Amino acid sequence: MTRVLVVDDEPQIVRALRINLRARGYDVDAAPDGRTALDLAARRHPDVIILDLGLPDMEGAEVIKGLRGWTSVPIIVLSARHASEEKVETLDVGADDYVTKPFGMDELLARLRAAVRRAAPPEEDAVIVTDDFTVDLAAKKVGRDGADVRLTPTEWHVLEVLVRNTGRLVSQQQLLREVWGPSYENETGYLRVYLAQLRRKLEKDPSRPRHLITEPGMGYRFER
Amino acid sequence: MTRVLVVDDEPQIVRALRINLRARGYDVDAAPDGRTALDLAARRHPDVIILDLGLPDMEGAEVIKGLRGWTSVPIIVLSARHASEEKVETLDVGADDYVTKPFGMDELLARLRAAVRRAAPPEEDAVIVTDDFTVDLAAKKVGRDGADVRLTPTEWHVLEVLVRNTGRLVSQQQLLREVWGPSYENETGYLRVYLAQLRRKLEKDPSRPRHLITEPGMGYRFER
DNA sequence: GGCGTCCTTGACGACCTCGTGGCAACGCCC
DNA sequence: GGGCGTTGCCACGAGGTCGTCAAGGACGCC
Repeated sequence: MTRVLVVDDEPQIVRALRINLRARGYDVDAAPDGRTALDLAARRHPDVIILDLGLPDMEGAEVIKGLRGWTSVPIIVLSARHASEEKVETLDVGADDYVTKPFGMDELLARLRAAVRRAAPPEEDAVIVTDDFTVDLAAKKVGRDGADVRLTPTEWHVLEVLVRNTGRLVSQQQLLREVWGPSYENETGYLRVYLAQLRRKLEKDPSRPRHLITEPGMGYRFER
Repeated sequence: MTRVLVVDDEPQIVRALRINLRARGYDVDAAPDGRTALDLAARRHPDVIILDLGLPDMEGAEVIKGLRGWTSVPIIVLSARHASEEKVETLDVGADDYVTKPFGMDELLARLRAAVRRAAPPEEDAVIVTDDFTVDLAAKKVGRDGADVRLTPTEWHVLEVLVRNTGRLVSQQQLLREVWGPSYENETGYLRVYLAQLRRKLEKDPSRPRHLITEPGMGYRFER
């Protein structure tokens, strides 16, 4: 299901959006201010964000920059202001679309569909095969010796980030940011625990991993 | 250079766009009707298309469908009509953005930048190859004789700075500043140790280095 | 209310990296 | 040729990082 994060401090707008989005099968989170928005974005990983610019605690541009530091999730900006400079600035700091209030719900939903469609990866035939196990990114499934391996949500998330960067080094900060959110960049203990769990479930010899490799002091790397 | 295809049957609009886009370093093609647009898109492979809906020969939706059959190039639609149904339909057949006329040039250019940015490929790997070893900056990987070479974080950091300045002299101060920070500019002993380690790991004859070269009294240089 | 799953947290030992000092070799200048 | 500064090389100790295990706690399900 597509998850939408609505960021707006006006309850009636949030309510209208929630009703309309729910009715069309979207999963809706809502945040009344920038701080909550950044937090929810990190924890819930929405597929698209609808962001009102007139927030009580932060400038809209700051929210966008905070998000763009670690995610490329589509951001659709809502604003009451028609001023050209604001549109330009907002788009240039990383927003994907800019809709002025009052807006037509149909149009907003169409722009939402367009944003999600663009962000959708172009038909991955995403089954990565190693000597020891297989990872199906689309089906979110891991197989080993013919049987499925059960992963917890966090285990899967860590594995997914590594597999999507096959062969490349993923720094500890990057991994923590993508899985736990930007405020967890120092919790390197999590990685030790979860990499160990993944190795125990996937590697033939967990004490000498061949695919989930540690680069001491730098990060981790998935090798096929 | 970014190539833009402008599709519009009004010469003054084409002219205004051409001037503004050229001035900002875009390469501009123009088509006055849908047939020409499809033809030019196929032959010239623009990076983004600006498409007016009021074309003499085809419906705008038909042009978009014709393009979407084989390309995912971003399409920004221009239209004089504010009607919500038209926006919805246009976006749903595959347009990326919808701008109503009269439009502000600044805003259009900002939306163009946003569209191009989204479509940009996620940065390619640049692999530097020498006779003796290879350096993959994106993957943070060094290879030699087919096998990976393990570098410590500091070793990698030193090598990275040198490789990013291939052929150029990097002063000791600059190297120390970039790797250890501004307050270590006098610790030239560090460099001796780490250059020696890198040579031992990478050079065929570490006592006569061919790629990690000392410029006595000045600094170091990486030569392919 | 009990149970199981999952996430978080802390402790500990093994291992490795970094910084450091000493010494020899080399080159340059006087 | 002698003196001096710079560079290459080695070895060692402190501190940090990683893997591992286990316990506590939140949460959802029956």
